Amino acid sequence: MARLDVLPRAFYDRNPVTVAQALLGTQLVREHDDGIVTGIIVETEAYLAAHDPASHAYSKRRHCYRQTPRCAPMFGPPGHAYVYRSYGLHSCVNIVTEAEGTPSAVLLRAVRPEVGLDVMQRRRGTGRRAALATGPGNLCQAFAIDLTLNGWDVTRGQHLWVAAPAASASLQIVRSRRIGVADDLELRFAVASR
DNA sequence: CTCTCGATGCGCT
DNA sequence: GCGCATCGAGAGA
Repeated sequence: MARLDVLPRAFYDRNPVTVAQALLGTQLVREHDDGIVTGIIVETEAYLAAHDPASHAYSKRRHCYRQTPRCAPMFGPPGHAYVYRSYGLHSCVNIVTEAEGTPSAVLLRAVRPEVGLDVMQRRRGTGRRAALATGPGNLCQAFAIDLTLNGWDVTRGQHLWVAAPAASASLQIVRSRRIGVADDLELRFAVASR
């Protein structure tokens, strides 16, 4: 978790489909008052800036992209967090991709915990280790990610950031449809379970 | 294991 | 007022 390995802004200044795959195998790090936790990102989804009605930046009413207070971070520069509240209960975290003005992002859906399992377990209040940081809502709870981190610059190497993998082993990546999205695009990427 | 359903807040129009 | 980029409990197989 050396801060030297913090992924730079250029990493995110690419197509979200590319970034979603490149993020697999990298290390998510969260420093918070009650402890540091880290884990390997194992599942992501891309949300596109070009005709993606599932994107929060896309207005289904007007059939066009539109900046609103909620999705504003998506229109900002790459490498910032976009955190939103889902179903009134859970937080979900994205990392913004591509240039300012191009509203795309990658949703973090699952992390394989590495450091701070006990901290995560306390935050999650669950005994089930397998589900500690699986699912976007669970991930945010385990990593203490809430709306106060909305817009946070994850290239700063403080509070919340992403570090390059120690050794870039080639991963088997599974591509499939996004969860809870009613279209046929295969924009979900996951590390093959084995 | 699979499926169903309720909780719950707010963004958007 | 409607509809979620969700989760977990509970029922049934």
